Amino acid sequence: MSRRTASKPTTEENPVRDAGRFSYQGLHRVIHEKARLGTLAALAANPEGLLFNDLKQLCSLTDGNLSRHLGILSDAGLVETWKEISGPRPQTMCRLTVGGHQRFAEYIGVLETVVSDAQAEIPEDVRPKVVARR
Amino acid sequence: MSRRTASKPTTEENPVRDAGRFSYQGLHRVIHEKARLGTLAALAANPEGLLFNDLKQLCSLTDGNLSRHLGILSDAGLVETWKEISGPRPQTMCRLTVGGHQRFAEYIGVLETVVSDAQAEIPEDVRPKVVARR
DNA sequence: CACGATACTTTGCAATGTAAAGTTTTATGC
DNA sequence: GCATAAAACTTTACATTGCAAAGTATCGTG
Repeated sequence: MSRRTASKPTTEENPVRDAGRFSYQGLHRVIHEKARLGTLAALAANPEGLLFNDLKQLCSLTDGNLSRHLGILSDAGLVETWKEISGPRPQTMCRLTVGGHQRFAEYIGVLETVVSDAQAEIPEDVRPKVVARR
Repeated sequence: MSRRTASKPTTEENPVRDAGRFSYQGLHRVIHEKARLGTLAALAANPEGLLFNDLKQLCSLTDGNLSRHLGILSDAGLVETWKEISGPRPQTMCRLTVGGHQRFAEYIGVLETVVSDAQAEIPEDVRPKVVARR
C-alpha cells in the first residue's frame, strides 16, 4: 500500500506547460469568503428564502456581520432582501437571485475541481471521509 | 423532471435546530485564501517539491505575492522551503510539510461537505459538469 | 407613556491581499 | 575587471475588508 494511487505528478519535468493550472480564477472573492459561502449555501438549501435571524443562526454570524455580508451579496446581485410583515414586526427575508443561483453553481463547479485535484494526490489513509452530519 | 432531486429543505419549519449548519468552521483562513489554496494544491500535486518560479507560474502569482504567501504558509508550518544549489544560482524549493499535508487534507474534507451541501440543492441542468482539464 | 426587547445598521479598528519598488547575487559585454 | 543587465526573491505601502461593538428604530407591555 505504499504506492500512490494517483498518476505521476501533474507537472513532472515541465511544470511551466501547466502554467495557471492552480490559479483557480473562478474562486471569486465575493463568493469565496467563508461567511458568504456559508450564507449562499444556506440560501441555496432554502430556495423559498430565509429570515435574517434564521440565517444568522445557521451561519453562526453576529447581526453586524450578517448585515454587512448581506449588503455585499446584494450589491453583487447575488441575493435579494425584502421586508416581510408576517408577525408582530417586519422581518428581513432573503433569498438567492436567479443570477446568484447560477453564479453560486459555477463557483461550486470550481470547488469540485479543487477537491478532485486534491484527492488525486492525497492518499486515502490520510483523507478524511465525508460523513453525514449530526 | 421538475421535482427537486434533493430532500425537503434542510431547515424547513425549524431552521434553528440546524444552528451552525452552514458555518463551515473548518475553512481556516490560512488555507482558504485563493492564492494559498492554489499554492497548496500545486504542492500537494508535486510531493517532491517545486521551485519558486514553477510554483509562481502554476498559480499565476507575482513574485511578491508568492513570496508573501509562502511566508505565511511557512509560519503556519504548512510548507517548508530551502535553497537548492543545482544550476547557475541557488533557487528556492518548497514542499508541504507532513502536518501541512494532513491539514490540507482536512480542509479538503470540509470543501467536500460544502460541495455536497450545494449539489443537494442545485438542479442538474444548472450545475456545471466537472470535466477533465486541457 | 416609559421601559425593555427585537431587529437590524453603522462605525471603527485590525488584519491582510496585492502590486510596486528595493535588494542581492550572478552572468555578460566592453 | 568593471559596468550593466538579468534573475530571484524580499520589503514596503496602500487599499480592501472581515469583524465586533456601539448605535438606531420600531414594537409590545405594564
